[in-house]
Amino acid sequence: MARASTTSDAFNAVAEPRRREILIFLAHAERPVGEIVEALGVPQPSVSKHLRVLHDVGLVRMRCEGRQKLYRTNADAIRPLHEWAATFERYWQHQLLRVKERAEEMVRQGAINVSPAETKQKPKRQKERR
Amino acid sequence: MARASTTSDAFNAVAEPRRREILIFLAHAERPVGEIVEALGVPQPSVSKHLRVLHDVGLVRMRCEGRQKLYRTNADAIRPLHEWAATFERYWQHQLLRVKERAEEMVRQGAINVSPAETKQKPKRQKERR
DNA sequence: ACGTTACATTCCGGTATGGGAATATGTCAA
DNA sequence: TTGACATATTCCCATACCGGAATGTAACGT
Repeated sequence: MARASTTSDAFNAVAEPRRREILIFLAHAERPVGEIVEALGVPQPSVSKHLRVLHDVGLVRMRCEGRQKLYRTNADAIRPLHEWAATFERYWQHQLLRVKERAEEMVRQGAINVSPAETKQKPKRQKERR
Repeated sequence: MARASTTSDAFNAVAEPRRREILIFLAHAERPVGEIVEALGVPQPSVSKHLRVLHDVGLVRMRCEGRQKLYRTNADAIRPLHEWAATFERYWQHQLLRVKERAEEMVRQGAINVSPAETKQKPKRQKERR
């Protein structure tokens, strides 16, 4: 076997930088192909081919209107990616939390001035890690 | 040009399912190659090759101990992936809400008959030029 | 019907892949 | 040294890529 098809899942489809750009561009509004071509400065056939891949894995939705086709990012299809990456969140948040906690500790001990007035303890937001 | 190298960035490296499995497996503790082989049931040369790719893009760290090499996931290298995906977070958060709002809007404009009544003309869609 | 506009598809070529098998490297132990 | 163990590398091959150029297709305007 060789490398998996780009259309095999969102992970493979998103591996291509140009496709990520397209997804960002189509995230907030639907656009005809021509505008993507213009915005990204990529040849039209190339854009069409990328859109085909994205559409095959459900990362974009398409709607016909007259002779143009309006594409739009389907954010839901990106969720699996986000959730997979979030699996590792606790490993990097752990470090950040320690930095934050140390800073707070120093503030509490008056080693750092937060405001020139009295140091009121404000309720600290804490993210609950499952 | 062909498809980008798997070692070109984390996105490409992670496109391979087996490599994602390895990253998960190495997330919470460092392991020698042999344990990965045993845990995933993949031939040793294959695991070594995957580890090489992951190491090239910084997704894993390696430490020698005697004749075995201990690998562990470097979660920080996954953050860019997570952050890119998080760009779309707001879109899937509001997606259901928007469907509902659109439906309500259509009802308000009479494009949809909620109760059996007269048929009104439906508003034409207009393309807003940015 | 004809030409134009808006996309999609096909063909090509150079490159890189991942699996399997075989082999190389490196470290320990007797 | 010799051998056993732990990993890494190399070779082969079928597959699939992306870009560019050319071509196909469908919907308009006149």
